[in-house]
Amino acid sequence: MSNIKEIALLSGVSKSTVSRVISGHGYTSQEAKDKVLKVIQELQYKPNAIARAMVLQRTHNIGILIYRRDYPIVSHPFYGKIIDAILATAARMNYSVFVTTDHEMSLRSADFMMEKRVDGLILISRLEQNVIDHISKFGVPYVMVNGSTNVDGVVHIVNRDQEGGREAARHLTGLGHRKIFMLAGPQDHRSHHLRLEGFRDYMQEHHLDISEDAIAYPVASTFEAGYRAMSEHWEHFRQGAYTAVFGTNDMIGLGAMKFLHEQGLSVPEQVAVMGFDDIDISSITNPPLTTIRVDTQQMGHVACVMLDKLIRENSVKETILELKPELVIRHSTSHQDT
Amino acid sequence: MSNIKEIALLSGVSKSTVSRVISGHGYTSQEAKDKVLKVIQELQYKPNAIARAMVLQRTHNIGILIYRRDYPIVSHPFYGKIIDAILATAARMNYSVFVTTDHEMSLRSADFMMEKRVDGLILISRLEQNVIDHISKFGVPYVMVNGSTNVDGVVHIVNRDQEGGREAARHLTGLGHRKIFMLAGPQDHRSHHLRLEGFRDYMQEHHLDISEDAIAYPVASTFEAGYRAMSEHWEHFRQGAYTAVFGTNDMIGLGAMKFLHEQGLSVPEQVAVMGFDDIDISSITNPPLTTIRVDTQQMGHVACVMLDKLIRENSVKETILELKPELVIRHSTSHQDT
DNA sequence: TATAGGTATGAGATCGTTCCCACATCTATA
DNA sequence: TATAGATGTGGGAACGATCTCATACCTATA
Repeated sequence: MSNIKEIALLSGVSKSTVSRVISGHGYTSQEAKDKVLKVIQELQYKPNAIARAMVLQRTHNIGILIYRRDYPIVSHPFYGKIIDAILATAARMNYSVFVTTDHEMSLRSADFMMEKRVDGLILISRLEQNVIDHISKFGVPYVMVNGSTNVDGVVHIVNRDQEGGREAARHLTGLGHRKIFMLAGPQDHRSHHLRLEGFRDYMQEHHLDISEDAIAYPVASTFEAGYRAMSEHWEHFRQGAYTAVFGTNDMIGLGAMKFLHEQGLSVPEQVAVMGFDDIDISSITNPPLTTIRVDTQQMGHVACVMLDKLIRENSVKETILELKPELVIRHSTSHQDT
Repeated sequence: MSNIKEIALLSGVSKSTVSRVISGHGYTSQEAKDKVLKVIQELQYKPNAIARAMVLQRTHNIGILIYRRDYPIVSHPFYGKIIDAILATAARMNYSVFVTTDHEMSLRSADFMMEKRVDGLILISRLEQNVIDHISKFGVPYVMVNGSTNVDGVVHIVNRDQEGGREAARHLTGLGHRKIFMLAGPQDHRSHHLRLEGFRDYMQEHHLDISEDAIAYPVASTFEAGYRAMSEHWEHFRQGAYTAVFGTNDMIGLGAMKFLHEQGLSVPEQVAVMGFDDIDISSITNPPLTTIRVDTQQMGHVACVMLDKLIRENSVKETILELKPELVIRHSTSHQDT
């Protein structure tokens, strides 16, 4: 593959001039420009980003770091969307993106990103605190999406999960439901915790108490866990005891819905079901799932914009960015057609 | 961030010695090793992969290139799985992966990858021929997953789609179905084309003719397209005219199933429905979808292994690698429980 | 005792850019 | 006519590794 020296030779100028033509900095005569550009075109010359990174101390590469035990991450119905949004915005900003999903060895892949000298990192979902501490030590700019940490000054992009929880409660109670069963995903995960909290707060404020019996805690935020938790609490749930189920994410809700179906209960006629996230599947299930939409598109986009700001200006005005959730009413809570 | 020169200074040896300690090449005294390693530990030194790439002419980075108009790619239920598998294997082989999904400008992102001097590329799904030609010109090793090209000698990883199509026909006819309606996705896409072909071949060999009336061609390989194609051919389909539907992928099949449901037909009692791919959703729909599983895990894995071979040995024995599809029987074609 | 080969080390070229600096030429103004 | 500033160009030092080469010492063998 050709280099700047070769271009210089063939166009009869110095490599300094070639560099100036390419970058557009400094003075160059039209004549020189023409010659150089012509040779570049002929040789299909592609500037070596490695060499450029070397001297500029800037790679124009960023890394996405995620860690999930329970699910391959890229194809994850929720996190995959965020990644997609990041890739789209990053491309538009001329960043290339390393995607690192790491099932056992987050520290190692963080180190890897450091060796590759990424300009910045986007940390998605909850990462163990020691990973975050580790990364902080190197001084690389980073932003967190849908995660949590006790390091302060860190840029966070999150959904207003508490508000979403309240919204869900408002919707269900608005339909007349009084006895609502809750499937609250892993409580060490910020989102699930806040969604439950918001939901309960709303209920309490309206004097609609939820007993501890009415809450099950699936071990994971998956379809299977939702299904299982529903089945394990089936006796508390008995037909008629509750008229609605709220899952702190869609997968859990869908798992529950599946179990209810198998028990011969019709959704929404006998039991209404609601989820949270609005993943793609939720609009095509039978019945389609009412849910609270999280703006994953915006999450990824804002994460990129913020990271870029951090990289270039080394500081940022707002440190916590909260996105507005949106109620999406579908057939699983309503008798009308969607 | 510290460099090899600093390490050398602090441990009282030359940078040559430090380099030898790190790489393990050449002779070094135990004493020197100890000193250097200690300093490296103290400073949390991370070798600069950029500088290393510079001299070695090898980045240990690879790129994934995909192009899809109709769907964000990473969160795609089928392609996302392949990407996940690639990331897992690549990490194990110490490659970092650039993921480039490109909706409008494949040529530009291919150029980008060339500038970043990736060691190799994995091209997923169909890419336009001019993109492939463009990439070939640069002489970077690349492999194709689930795509097609007329350049020969290119390493291809594909599913035996024709065989899968036959398998589907065998399954449905084995259940006694004689009148089968087909939803055949975009025929310019290799997989959809071959799946249809395999299915028809089997039918013909068994003297079960399929008239052109029995085939609809959804405009895309999506849920919506499947739903629409089914609805548009509803009059040909009339209740009783067909006892089964075969979609050339799961999304199309699920879209069709949704429409059938809405028309009041029960699956599988009145109409059996079958798809192809075995995406995650298919196991949790109501009813779960019978399908032909494509080994996406293996696809991604093999793609990495092959690319690595190409990178290191610049040649490879087999150029076409075909994976075996597997029939997955679920409730949508059977009266028994799954 | 001379010499071959193993062990250990450092100097310095190299990879392909960017960018600073020196220098040359041209034009406008005092 | 002298000089300041704009325009244009090339030389060469970075950036941070790797790797070849020269050199030196030590040990074993003829």
